[in-house]
Amino acid sequence: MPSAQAGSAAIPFQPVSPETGVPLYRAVKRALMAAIEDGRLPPGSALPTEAPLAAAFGVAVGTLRQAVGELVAEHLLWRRQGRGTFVAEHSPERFLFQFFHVEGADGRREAPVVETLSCDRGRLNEDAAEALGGRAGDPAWHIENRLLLQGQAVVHDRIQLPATLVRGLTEKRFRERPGTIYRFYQDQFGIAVLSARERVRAVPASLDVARALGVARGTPVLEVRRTALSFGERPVEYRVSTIVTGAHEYVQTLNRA
Amino acid sequence: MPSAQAGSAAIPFQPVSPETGVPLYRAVKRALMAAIEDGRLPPGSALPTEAPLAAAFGVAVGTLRQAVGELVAEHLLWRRQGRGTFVAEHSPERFLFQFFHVEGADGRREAPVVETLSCDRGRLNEDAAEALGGRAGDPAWHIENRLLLQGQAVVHDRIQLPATLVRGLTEKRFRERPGTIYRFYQDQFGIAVLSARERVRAVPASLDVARALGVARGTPVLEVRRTALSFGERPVEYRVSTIVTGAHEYVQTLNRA
DNA sequence: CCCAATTTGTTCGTATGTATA
DNA sequence: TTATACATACGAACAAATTGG
Repeated sequence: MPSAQAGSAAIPFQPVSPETGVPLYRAVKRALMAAIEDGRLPPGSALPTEAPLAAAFGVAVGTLRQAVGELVAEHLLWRRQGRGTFVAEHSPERFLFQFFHVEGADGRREAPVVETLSCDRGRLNEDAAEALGGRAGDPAWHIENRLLLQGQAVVHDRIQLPATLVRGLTEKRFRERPGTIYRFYQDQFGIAVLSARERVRAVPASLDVARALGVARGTPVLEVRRTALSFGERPVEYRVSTIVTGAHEYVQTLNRA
Repeated sequence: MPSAQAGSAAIPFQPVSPETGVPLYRAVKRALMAAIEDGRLPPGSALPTEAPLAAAFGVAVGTLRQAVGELVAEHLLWRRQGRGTFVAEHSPERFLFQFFHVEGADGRREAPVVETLSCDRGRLNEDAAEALGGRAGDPAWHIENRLLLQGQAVVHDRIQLPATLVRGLTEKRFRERPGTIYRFYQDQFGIAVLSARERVRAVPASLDVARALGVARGTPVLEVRRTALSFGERPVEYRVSTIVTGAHEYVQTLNRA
């Protein structure tokens, strides 16, 4: 069930003005993105239906559909025939398919169980500062997680999060969040993680990681450094994931439909 | 010349017949894919322009555009305003952006220099057989390459290729190919590599790999096992790449526009 | 269970804009 | 400059999926 709709009362959009060099549907797209970003269209909410929305923008339905189509392709929106068009929200399924690329060596995919090992205030280190466009030493939260698959510790995460983005965060609130971490960012701080960049290396397991994952120090492990991005490619989280690739692997598909 | 009609060999397509449950544009898309696959539309060739092509299929231009749009998104076709629509071919640029995910730790991307270390007849091993849907022991070519970036050996590739797919291959022809390996498959054997699946692990460098890449045996390295796919997800090549991730890294973008 | 209203999906046809050769 | 080809935009009609009565 979609959230409450105000009926035909008020559609919070103004007609887009034709500009030279900018297709109309791009202007419509930007208006929709702005509405999502500033909270007028919160995650999970339904968009007005096509005809009234197109009318509000002062464009044809086909033009609106082109704008919506691009936002669907970018996972900001999703739509179903007969139901409507909705603002995407972070769910365990989305996390699994878009952001969690670890699966069993036999190809089995499952949602990991996340154990929070620590959650403290600290400061950005150099790598995180560079990735996040801040300065080393800026106030930040440090979160350490262990991810279990089929009951086995497979991934060790070290997250760094600029403190300015998550005012009001407490360890208790983090530990007691009901859903995924990205869902928590979304619901509590209005941070929409839309995409991410990852860089993968092979390294010997450090002592910390070895202990957390139950492998011998020096064992070759994957180190995945992820920068999570929000609107306009703005970096919002830096994360170093260490993965034991014995029974599990990091998977990737190049060029799916 | 009066209006072209029956007998005009210009456009090799028949009208698509409407079927229940299958959108017209999907039927058009399948017809285009079939033409690419069977060589009626070879790589690099131009499609007929939209209006005549739509007429040949017996659909509206918008319907044709929807079919073409999906094929563009899947990199089977590309199009430019003012020029036309073309069948994609394998180029160094395509290899770099779609299939080669190694770049400098500083973010610099460059095309690797490929050295062929060996190219022999052999037999599929178990991993390759499973990936390729064949049987261990099936006749196959084994190719071993070393890839250099900025003059440094960074990647070691071991390729297995079912012999039945590349009849007429010789070591000399392979070594003297002018372009990328996938371009060679395309031009010489009509094999279109469209996508790939990769599984990444961290392993200690074997003696062979250590020698080829100039690192100490046991050094943690990335092992990327790739299955290259053609039409209908048909596997055509199995490749194990070993990457030294000191000055270089394996990069990935999750969910770009 | 079926029906009817709602909503997106598909298809048509046309006109005009913009990039390319 | 001209002709060509794809890109954008419009509006209309019907199909298919979903929901709720």
